[in-house]
Amino acid sequence: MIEQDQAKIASGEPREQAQGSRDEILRAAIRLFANRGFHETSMSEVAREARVSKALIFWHFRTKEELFMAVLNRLLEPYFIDFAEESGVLDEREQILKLVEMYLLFVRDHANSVRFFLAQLLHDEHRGEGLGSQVMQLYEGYRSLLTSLVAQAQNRGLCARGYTPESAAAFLLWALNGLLIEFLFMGHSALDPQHALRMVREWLFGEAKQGEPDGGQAVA
Amino acid sequence: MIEQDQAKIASGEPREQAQGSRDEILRAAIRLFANRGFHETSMSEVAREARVSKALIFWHFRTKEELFMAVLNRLLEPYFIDFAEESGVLDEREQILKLVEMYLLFVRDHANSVRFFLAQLLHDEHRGEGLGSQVMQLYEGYRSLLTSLVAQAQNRGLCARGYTPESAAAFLLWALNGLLIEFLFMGHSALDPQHALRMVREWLFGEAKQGEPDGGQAVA
DNA sequence: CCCGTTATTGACCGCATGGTTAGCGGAATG
DNA sequence: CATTCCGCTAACCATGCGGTCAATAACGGG
Repeated sequence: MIEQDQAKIASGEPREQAQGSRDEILRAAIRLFANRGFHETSMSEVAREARVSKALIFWHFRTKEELFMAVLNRLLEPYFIDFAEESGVLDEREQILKLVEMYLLFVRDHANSVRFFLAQLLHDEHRGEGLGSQVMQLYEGYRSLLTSLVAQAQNRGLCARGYTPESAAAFLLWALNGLLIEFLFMGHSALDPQHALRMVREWLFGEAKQGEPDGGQAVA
Repeated sequence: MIEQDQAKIASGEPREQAQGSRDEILRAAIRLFANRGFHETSMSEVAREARVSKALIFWHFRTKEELFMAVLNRLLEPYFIDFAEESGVLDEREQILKLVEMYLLFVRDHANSVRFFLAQLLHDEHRGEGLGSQVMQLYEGYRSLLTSLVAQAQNRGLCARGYTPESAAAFLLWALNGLLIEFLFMGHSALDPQHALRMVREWLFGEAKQGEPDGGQAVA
C-alpha cells in the first residue's frame, strides 16, 4: 500500500535481485515482530535473521516504522478471505456453520499473526488509525455477514427466533473471540473446531447432543 | 508478596517517608507500564513521572524487573475478590448470575489493568512463570467455580441439562472473554452488563425474552 | 550536639540501539 | 572499455538505555 520507495521514483526499475532480499528481510521481520513485538525486536536482529547487513534494511525501508508498516500490510493480506465463493450452493444454516469454521480454522492456522495483531491493537494509542481501522473493518464485515445470515435463517425457520439476529451474531462473536483468547493464552484444548461447531449447532439450531436422550433446551 | 527489601534486614525499620516515595514510584510505574508496556517504558520516564531521581528507583527496587514484579503484584490485588461472602444466601442460579456480573463489572472498572495483563501475557516468553501462572490460576479457579455451580443447578433442575457442566462453563467463559476483548478493542456497546446478563439468563436458564411471545428455544 | 542509619541525588559507565556514510563489486549501456 | 547507477556492506555515530557510585541531606536515639 505504501510500497515502492526510492527505487522506482528515480526512473530506474528495481532489479529482480533486490526484490529477493527485500522479501527475505520482510519475512525475517515478520517472524521476529510476530513473536517478540515491535520494541523488543532490533534491526540488527532482523538483519541477522535475514542474513543481510543492517544497512541494507535501511536501504529498502527508510526507518524501522516503515519496515513495520510493510510487515503489517503483508500480514493483513490473508485476512481478506473471499467468502462469497462456494457459499452459493449452501443454505443459510450451512453458511453460518461454514463461516464459524473458517474463523476458527483461520485463528488456528495463523495463531502467530493473530497474536501479533492483538498485541499491537492492545497497547497502541494508534487505535482508530491505520491498523486498527483495517482490522476493525474486517471484523465488522464479518459481523454484519453473520447478522444477515442469521436473519435469513430465521425467516426461513431454520433457527430459533429467541434472539434478534444482531444479538445472536454478537453472542456468536463473543464465543468465537473468547475461544480465540483461550487458544492464544492457554493453548488449552487446542481449539477444536469440531467441538465448537457442535456447540453452535446446539445453541443456534437447537440440534440435540448426539447420544444424549434429553431434548435440547428443557427447563425445569 | 516479595516485598520488604534491604531496608528491613539491616536491623532498621523503614521510615514512613520512604514508603511514600516507594508508593509514588509504584503508582507512576503502574500508569506507564499499563499503557506503554514493559519494554517501551524506561526507568527515566518512571522517574520523571514520579518526580523522583532515577537512582532512587534503583534504591527501592534492585532492577527494572523487580519494579515490574512489584507492579504486577499490586495490580493483581483487586483480582482476589472474595466471592464466598454473600453467596450463601443465594441459590445456584443467582450465584451464577452474580459471578458473571462480577466478572463483567470488574472488567469494566479495571479496563486498564486488564489490558495490561493481556498485553503482558500475549507476547511474553514468561508464560507459565510468575505472572502467567497467577492469572491462569485465577482464571481456572473462576472456571471451576462456575462449573460446579452449573452442575449443582442442573442437579436441582434449575437449568437446562443439554450441556455438560464443563461445556456450559466453557461456553460461558468464551462469551465473557469475547465480550471482554470487544470491550477492550472497540469500547463498543460500553460492555452493558445488564444486556449480557439477560442473554445468559435466556441461554442457560431458558427464560423467555421479556415482551416477546415466542417461547425461548423454539426450533423449526 | 553528634553519630549512625536511612533516604535521595547528580554524575557517570558500558552497551546496544536506530540510523548514516563512504565506498565497493558488478551488471547494464553506450 | 569506460561510465553509470543499483545492490550491498563495514565501519561509524549519537543517543538513550539499565544500572552504579560517591556524596550528602534528613532524621532519630544517645
